Amino acid sequence: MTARVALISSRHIIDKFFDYSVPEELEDKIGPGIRVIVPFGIYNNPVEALVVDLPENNSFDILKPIKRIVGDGPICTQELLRLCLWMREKYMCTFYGAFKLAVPPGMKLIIKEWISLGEEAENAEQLTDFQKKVIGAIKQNGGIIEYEHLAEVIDSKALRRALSSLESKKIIKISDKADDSIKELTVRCARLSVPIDEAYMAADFLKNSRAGTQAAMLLTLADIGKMTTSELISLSGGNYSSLAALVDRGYIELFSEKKTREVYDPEKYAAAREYEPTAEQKPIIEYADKLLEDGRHEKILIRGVTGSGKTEVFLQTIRRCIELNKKAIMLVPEISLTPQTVERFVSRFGSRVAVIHSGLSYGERFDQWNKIRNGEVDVVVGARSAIFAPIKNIGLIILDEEHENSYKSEISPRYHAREVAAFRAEENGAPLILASATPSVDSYYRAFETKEYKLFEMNSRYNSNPLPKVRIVDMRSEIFEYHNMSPISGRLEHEIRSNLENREKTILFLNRRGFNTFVSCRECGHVMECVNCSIPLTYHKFSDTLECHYCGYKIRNVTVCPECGSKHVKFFGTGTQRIQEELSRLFPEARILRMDRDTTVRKGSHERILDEFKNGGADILLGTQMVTKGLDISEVTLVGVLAADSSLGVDDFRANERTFSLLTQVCGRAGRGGIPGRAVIQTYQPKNSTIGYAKEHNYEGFYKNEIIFRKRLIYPPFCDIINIMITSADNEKARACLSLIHSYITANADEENIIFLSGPMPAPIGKIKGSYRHRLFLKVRDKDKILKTLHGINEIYGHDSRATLVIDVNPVNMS
DNA sequence: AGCACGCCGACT
DNA sequence: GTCGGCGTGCTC
Repeated sequence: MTARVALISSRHIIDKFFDYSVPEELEDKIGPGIRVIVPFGIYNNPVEALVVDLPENNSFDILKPIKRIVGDGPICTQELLRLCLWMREKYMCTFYGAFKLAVPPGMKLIIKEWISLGEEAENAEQLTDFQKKVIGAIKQNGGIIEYEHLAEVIDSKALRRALSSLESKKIIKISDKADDSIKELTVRCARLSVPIDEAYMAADFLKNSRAGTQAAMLLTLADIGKMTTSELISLSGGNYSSLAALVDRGYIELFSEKKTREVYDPEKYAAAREYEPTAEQKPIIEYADKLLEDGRHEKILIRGVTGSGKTEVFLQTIRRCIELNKKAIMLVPEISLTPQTVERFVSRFGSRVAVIHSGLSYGERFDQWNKIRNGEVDVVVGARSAIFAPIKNIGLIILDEEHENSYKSEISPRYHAREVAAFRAEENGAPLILASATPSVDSYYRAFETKEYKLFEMNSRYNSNPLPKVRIVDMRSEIFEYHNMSPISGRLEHEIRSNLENREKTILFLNRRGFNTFVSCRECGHVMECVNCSIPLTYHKFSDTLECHYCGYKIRNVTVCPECGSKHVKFFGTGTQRIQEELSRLFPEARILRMDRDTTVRKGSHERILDEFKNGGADILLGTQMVTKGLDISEVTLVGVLAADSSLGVDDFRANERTFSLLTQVCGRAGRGGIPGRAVIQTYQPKNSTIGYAKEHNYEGFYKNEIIFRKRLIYPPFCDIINIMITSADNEKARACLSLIHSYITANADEENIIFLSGPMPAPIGKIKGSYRHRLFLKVRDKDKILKTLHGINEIYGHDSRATLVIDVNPVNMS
């Protein structure tokens, strides 16, 4: 019997499969997804591996046998294995890179090798001095030593060879032991070891013999039965020595119990009932229901305006899915995965909900993953990586806010959760529901035009609240006609003031992208840039420093231009801090909260700020993108967009899409509680059509305009874009390498498929952390038809330690 | 990723 | 003649 394995150790990233023979005693336990230890390389070092297949005939003459199996049962389903192989093909990543996403981070074996003296140790003859030295070191340690320890004593590259030789002569023995680096958490618990009435009697006796603390602890335990030692001590006011005394006297006993590191407390959330679906919700639920019953894969796109009740559709569809004994994955963007979101699922489905997000510790992730793997979970709610949840029978996958860029991974494997979701849904015969108030142009095209997706629209808001009335303010005339240099226009100031008078709340949104405060010289135009990364440094008022947000480079603020010596060095742009100062000046009586990356670094601070805004009587919430998501606060009646242009001017074909979505979302925050909402959008381009459509809440108008532009200039969905980047400390090498890749493409790729191929050029951010970045830009008709060429490039140029190759299929940003 | 092998230039 | 630099190729 032969097993084909992939090495899954970070020390052996070899993207190949190796065949091993299966010892007879392991034959009935082995199978795909089983973790094993295999002897690898000329010294047969023990290495962690994963069985991917049991091939009929092996590709190699003589096979080494598998050493042993790790754990009980597979750590990975066949379906997830197929997914990893598919990703390897599709995203040019290694199998290991894909596999790592399917298991909790940090889940790896710590393999220790123990070297001891063997049966021939005394008959050793003809040993080299080095071998004698090694044996001496083992003897000095008492006849047995752990490999890492030995390697510290004998610091030589020849150690492995010497050990291997000594082992073959039976002078030494090498055994290994593997342990998971993350373990199940256990807690120490106490319980009575005598009958309960005996315990009460014992307590009386202890009290009379001046052991009052022990008596109290024993009574507490007798009342409750079983609890953790720390609970017992805090509840009874006891201590560890009294606990030990009770154990000694034989009244109680201690034991360990497995404990799941919970990430939410189901007790905290009251159970919630379903709503009667509205006329718009009902047909969607019924349609999805039919698919669920048939176990049929189909893709659904729901375009539902903010507040139209998409979540209720999700919840009821998931409920049906569970009733059919299947499980569901619910994806939301990381930024939307707030306690309120978790609450909506936990209050419906109780503790059979797993939550996965980036804030979890390794241990928490491990436990959530185990809970899912053991089938103790019906619904997985999580951000991007939750699409890899080890669920056995997926009945339904939902992607909320499907247009969000955060579904695309910006590190290898550069997968898109929407594509992975489609793969898994198809494999499992499960419907895939995509939903958004502002679907990506790509998805809407597939629903509206090609009918690949079934389209549903939800246009009415809860309680029939009208969408907010949006006003556009021309910031040029603010400056030139009204001589108002403030980042807050007269109109917005007036609206905020009236909100303050009516005791209504205001949200102000500042799109930070390209809107940091950078420092430049008014005389010569020189911009202060990072020396490692070619991007402008950001001014930090608090420390009076200039800092790079990519590498952390930091210098004192300058007063004299380093280029021309002029003293007219000033900072441009407007950060949230600067706006906050301006607001305090305009409205000294207002209570202002700021929410951006600086104020939300600490765990839980995001929730604290929102809670304070909702319940603490603050008037204005000022923030970056975070304020556009998931806030459902009825007292908010005014939304101000301080600079709508900042996301428009970006050099990216998706700039319009992004701007429209951002404006729509933030404006949707206004007026959810009966009082009609207002929104003010400040811009330097009041005639811009995207801003115009956002003002009218006209998605279809925006889409129809945008799709014409995409078609004319050939952009997705009318093509696939491939970004090939080389980064290297050697500028010339990076460029030269790309020239070779360029010729390789022209020589190998199907000419018909290529729409456009650029020459090598510097990336928009030409240098990061001292590495030069150059790229090729490629437009193709069908990405699958160029995969072979891309794999070829990866094969030839992907293994250079001094030049890193990145191939990104349909990137979401080009920097 | 390691590690060995092998081919060249600098030395006891 | 040998030591060691790195470039290349293999690991079942």
